[in-house]
Amino acid sequence: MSVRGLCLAILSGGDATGYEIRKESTEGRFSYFDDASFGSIYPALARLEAEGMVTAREEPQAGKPSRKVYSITQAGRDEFIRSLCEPQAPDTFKSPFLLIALNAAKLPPDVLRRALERRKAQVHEELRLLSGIDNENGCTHAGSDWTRDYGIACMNFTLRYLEDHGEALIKIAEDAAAPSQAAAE
Amino acid sequence: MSVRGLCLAILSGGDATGYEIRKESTEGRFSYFDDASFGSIYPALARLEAEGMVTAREEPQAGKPSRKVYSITQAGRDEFIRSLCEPQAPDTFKSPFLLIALNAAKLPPDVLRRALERRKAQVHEELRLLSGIDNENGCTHAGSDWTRDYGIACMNFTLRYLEDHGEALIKIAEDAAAPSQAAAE
DNA sequence: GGTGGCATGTAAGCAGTTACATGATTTT
DNA sequence: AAAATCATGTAACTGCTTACATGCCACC
Repeated sequence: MSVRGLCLAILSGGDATGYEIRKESTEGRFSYFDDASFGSIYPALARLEAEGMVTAREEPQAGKPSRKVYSITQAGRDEFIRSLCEPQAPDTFKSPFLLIALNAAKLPPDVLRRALERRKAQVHEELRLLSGIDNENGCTHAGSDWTRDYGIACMNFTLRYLEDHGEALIKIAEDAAAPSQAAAE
Repeated sequence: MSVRGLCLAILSGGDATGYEIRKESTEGRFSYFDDASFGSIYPALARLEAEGMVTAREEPQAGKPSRKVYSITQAGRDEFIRSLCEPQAPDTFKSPFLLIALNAAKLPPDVLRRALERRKAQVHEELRLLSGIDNENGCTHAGSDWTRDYGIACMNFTLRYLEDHGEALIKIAEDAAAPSQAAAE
């Protein structure tokens, strides 16, 4: 999904500024779909405005710099829905953690321990984020609930697996680091 | 993970050609870590050779174009292990499927059905791939086993969840498509 | 008085993809 | 006869990140 599509997806859920879109895409619930930085979001929004997919209104704020709040138009909504009906790219899971796990026998046990703790913390954080979704605003809808529950279920499973089998992974590194001991036993 | 790192990771598991590296990275077990196309792999390998991280030997083949088989050097191995010890980027999951699920109420039920079937098929395929790993060659090692088992466990959970809750997702779209009927009942 | 959050935007650079170029063999 | 697989490589293009530019406020 391109930054353009990401903006449309987020704006179809409500008005937002470029700043907010970036936050949603890197930290918020839309991090499931794509990350994006300022350098790509602002130009994308400007282009979407020129194409009539979104409208912008400037909101001056006391003390803070003025915000440019974008709203999706009907044309934008149509394009977004249409894009969802077309065949999508397959889901992808990219895991630096699993690369470390794959090479467990070649790495110091401490590296494994750190990687495991880091991954667990990451899953915890994602779980915390997902649990907080309905609290933010009252307008929970069915699709959002389903997606959240799916995410929570997967993350809980992952977390339990890491807790149950993490020690085995560390043991691989320990055994490899002390082969003479293991052979002597 | 860059293409450079990907090549090192794959070659640390055994010799390979650029063609094979691309296959492993897009279809094989290394698709967990990064995708890459020819246009990025061949230049990366050439650079790695110039840096002394890999060596290449040409193998003429009867009938087929000659293969350029790359082997990792000790310097390459060291660099790879060192890179794994440094803090890694967090794991990411990008899901066009979940974007469709999130917007279930705005989409035709058929789109939901297709997306669900497609996702299930994808998980099935990944499961098939993971199950076949130990068959390919005898040298299964502990890290590879752990990683494979982790992948299989997660995929099985995902598949069961989709089978158990998929109907609920389709119902969201159906209810939204026929609101008068739902209200009348 | 410094760090960090809010807020928008541009320009340079890079990593990667796509498309092209080539060519034999095997499969349909 | 066409399409797919094996196999390498280059060139153009694109989309995104990083760094820069600017500025005010709140908190520590």
